[in-house]
Amino acid sequence: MSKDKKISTSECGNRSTCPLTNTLDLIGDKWTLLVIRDMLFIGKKQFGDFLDSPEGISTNILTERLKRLEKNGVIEKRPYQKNPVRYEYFLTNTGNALKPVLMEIAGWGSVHIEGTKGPTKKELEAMRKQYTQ
Amino acid sequence: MSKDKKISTSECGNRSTCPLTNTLDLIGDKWTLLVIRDMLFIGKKQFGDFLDSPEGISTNILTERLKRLEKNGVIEKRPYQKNPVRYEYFLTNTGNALKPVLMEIAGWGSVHIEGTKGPTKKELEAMRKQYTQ
DNA sequence: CGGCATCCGCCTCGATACTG
DNA sequence: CAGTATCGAGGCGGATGCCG
Repeated sequence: MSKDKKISTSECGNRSTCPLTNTLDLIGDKWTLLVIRDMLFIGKKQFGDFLDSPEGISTNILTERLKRLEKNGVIEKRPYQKNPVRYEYFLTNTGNALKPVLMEIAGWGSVHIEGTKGPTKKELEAMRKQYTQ
Repeated sequence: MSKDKKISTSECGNRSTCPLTNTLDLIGDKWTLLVIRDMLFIGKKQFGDFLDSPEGISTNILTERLKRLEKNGVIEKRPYQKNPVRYEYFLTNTGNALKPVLMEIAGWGSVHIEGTKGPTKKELEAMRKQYTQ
């Protein structure tokens, strides 16, 4: 097992090159993913919508995640009222491109992790109705 | 010891468990993913192979991740020598089913995260040769 | 209510030493 | 080389309070 010079790009995995670790550094933690999931599949938009999720994200975490996602071009915000200014958050094209990614992940989990079960389409639809106009 | 994992609080929507968060609770952290990536795309099998990764996983972390993956049916181990017993680790069908998942994630990262670049096919092939017989 | 800042406990990881 | 044990440091996240 020649342990001498390996391939120069063996650095896949450090933060700058490997697409896998890069992606998961960005969206791979629990809270970020919940936010994106709720935007993508349920249609949530406002700060309070995310806070209301049964998982109970706290405000500072939510704030920080929204900022990170915005900074990385996954979401954008747009004011929907002034005085005081309030923002709606929505996915950019980049963010929407995550849909097949999430579905692939969820699909694997549904099949291979026991006890895992997403909401039915009917439940999804009902949830979505609460947030989309 | 067996200090339980944080798999506890991932409730999705209703009381049913969310396949997204479940999956990422299992494989979503940095080190677990690197192990799976190396098995899946490079063909690494042995403890030392993973240790040699340029990211520098430490032995206790590696041990813990391998155990968790085995416990969850993603990998299995098989002794390849006795006295002392040494194990090879390999993906189960469940584990192999992660391939499209990882590729989807990596695909998104390649396109949407700047500066992200995986190894070329040629480099991948070269890496693989070191570990597969 | 929407959003931010601070404090602090706990968990995770990394380093290291040790066994077979 | 394969794997275990221990311990300290740092970061994440929960609680809370403040401000517009």
